[in-house]
Amino acid sequence: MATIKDVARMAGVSISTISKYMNGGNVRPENVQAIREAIAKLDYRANPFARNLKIQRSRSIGILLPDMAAPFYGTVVMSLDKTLREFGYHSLISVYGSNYGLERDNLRFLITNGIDGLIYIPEDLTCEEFYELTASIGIPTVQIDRVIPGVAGDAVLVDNGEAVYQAVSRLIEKGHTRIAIITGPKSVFTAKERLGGYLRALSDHDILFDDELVISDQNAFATGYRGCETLLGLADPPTAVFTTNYDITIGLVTAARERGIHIPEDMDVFGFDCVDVCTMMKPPLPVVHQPEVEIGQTAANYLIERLGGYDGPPRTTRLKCRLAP
Amino acid sequence: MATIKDVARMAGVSISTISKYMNGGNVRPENVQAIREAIAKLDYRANPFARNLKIQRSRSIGILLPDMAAPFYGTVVMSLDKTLREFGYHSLISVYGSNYGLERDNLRFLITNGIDGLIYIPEDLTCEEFYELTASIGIPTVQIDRVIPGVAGDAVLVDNGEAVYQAVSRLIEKGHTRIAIITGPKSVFTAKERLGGYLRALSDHDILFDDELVISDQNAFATGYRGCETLLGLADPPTAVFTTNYDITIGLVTAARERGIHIPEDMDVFGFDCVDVCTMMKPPLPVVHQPEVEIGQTAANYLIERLGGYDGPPRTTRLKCRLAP
DNA sequence: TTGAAAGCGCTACCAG
DNA sequence: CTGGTAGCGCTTTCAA
Repeated sequence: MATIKDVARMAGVSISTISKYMNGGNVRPENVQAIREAIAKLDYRANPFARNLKIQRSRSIGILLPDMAAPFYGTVVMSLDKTLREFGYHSLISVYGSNYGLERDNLRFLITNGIDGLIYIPEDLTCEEFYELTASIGIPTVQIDRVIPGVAGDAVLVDNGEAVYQAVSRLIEKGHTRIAIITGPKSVFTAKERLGGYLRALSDHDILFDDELVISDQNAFATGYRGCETLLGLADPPTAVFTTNYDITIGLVTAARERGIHIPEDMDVFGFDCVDVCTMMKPPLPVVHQPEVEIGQTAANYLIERLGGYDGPPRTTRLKCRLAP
Repeated sequence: MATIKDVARMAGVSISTISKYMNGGNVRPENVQAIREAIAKLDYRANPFARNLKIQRSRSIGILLPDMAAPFYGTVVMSLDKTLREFGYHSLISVYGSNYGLERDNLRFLITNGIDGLIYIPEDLTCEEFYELTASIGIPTVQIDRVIPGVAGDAVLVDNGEAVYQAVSRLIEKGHTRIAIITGPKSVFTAKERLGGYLRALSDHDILFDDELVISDQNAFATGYRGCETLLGLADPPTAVFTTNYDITIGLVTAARERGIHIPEDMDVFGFDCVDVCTMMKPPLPVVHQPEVEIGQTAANYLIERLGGYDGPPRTTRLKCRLAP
């Protein structure tokens, strides 16, 4: 690879002039000409390692998240990457697979690799652990989808409680009174909020809460699948089920199918996130749809503002979900 | 941030000793002790920029792909990231959204950001353009899912032709003779191969090819959706449709639903990639399922071998698809 | 085993 | 506007 030195020699100017040219400074037209030619001839590109060392920045943003198979995450990441790239940043992505040890390790890994900022969907890390890992670095962080209580910084969330409240209310308005919920681990921020919306909807409609109808476990296919079995085995099974996550919804519907349960006649289902599925099923399965693209844009913009020196107090945005269809 | 100098001073040894300690060299036990303490006290971590400059490597792998919303891509990326990380690499991901200009730009972007290797799902770039961008860099590249003809290097593909051949044969065995196909752009590698499998299946079963029944357009929801309309509007519509991509499949099924077309009674459908969806539908929609995890593992391993100095001839692996259910 | 010193390629300061 | 030069923090000889 050609270096800045080679270009300087070939163009007959000094290194500093090349550097200035590369960084958009003023250079005499005849020199510009010579420099351009030299760069083209040598196929010169600035060495990013040297530049990073000098300016102590990498223009890379860490994105730390638990999963990427579910379309929700993929779409959020695409949106993040697109916006970040428009501002000259690139995405360093790290998936920890809902594994506590990996969440820690991958965060450390990102940090020790010189990211300028972090976009983070947390799961099990505590506030103390987070600060222990990041304290001496001080890079701006934007949490999305979920937050670690106590961690300062911007956050982009959705109105989980409200969306679930409305969804469950719809089920109630259809006449259901025994409505189950299958949700993620109670320790996970979104699961907690979604469960809250469910409880509030029941209570506002004077329906007594029955803890047999609340299943909380991993955000996974198996949880929905086994949840279906459990609920059907109840002495007084629910007539409707609300699921709070893509994988859980699919697991539930699959189990119901295998048992010949008709949806919605035998068991009504209201899901989360599975917009594709919702349009495919007959009749369409109603779901809560999150604004993935907007989440990514908002979070990326927050981070870019911080990176640009903005120093206001932490901001939290709550984006609205939409019930579909 | 503390530097190696600070640690050296506090531990009372030289910089070189710290460096050796950090890189696993032999250091006298009493010094190890002092160094450990100093590192802990200062919360020292090696500056990645300086290290990268010195060794001219970043341990980062570029992953360039057209999309990430479809679960196929998300799962492949997770698998890649997991394997790469086990070897101390991290993933620099860049999504170009089936946009020719972006494909070029993002490739350039990755390269100018010092990746050590590249994993690439190409679409519109030509062999010449690829080499023009990468020639003077010479980083190992593994192409997955699709290849640019003429580009040397390892590749991990699936047996597109064979999988489609079998899938279409199943439709034929069920008695269909008018079988349509909705596929991606003919310029895209996978679309070509899949179309080939379709044609071969027809011809092997003595079914005449009818080009009214072949629709080729973007790999997108709209293609499937409009394709359904087009096919239904035919004087002699098909009784079965094969779709070669997740988005296309969903578009087709959605359009059929809206028109009250029953699947499979009114129109049989065989899809691609939508494994989740396939299990949700009643009856399950048969699909070609690609081994996403294995694709990622194989590609990552190929790349790591090259990075480790392996210098054998280019390898191409064809992984088997599975028909589901 | 240890330490001194020479860069890696670039940016940015300062003098001209 | 231009060029000389001092590092950025680390790895890696080479002697001791």
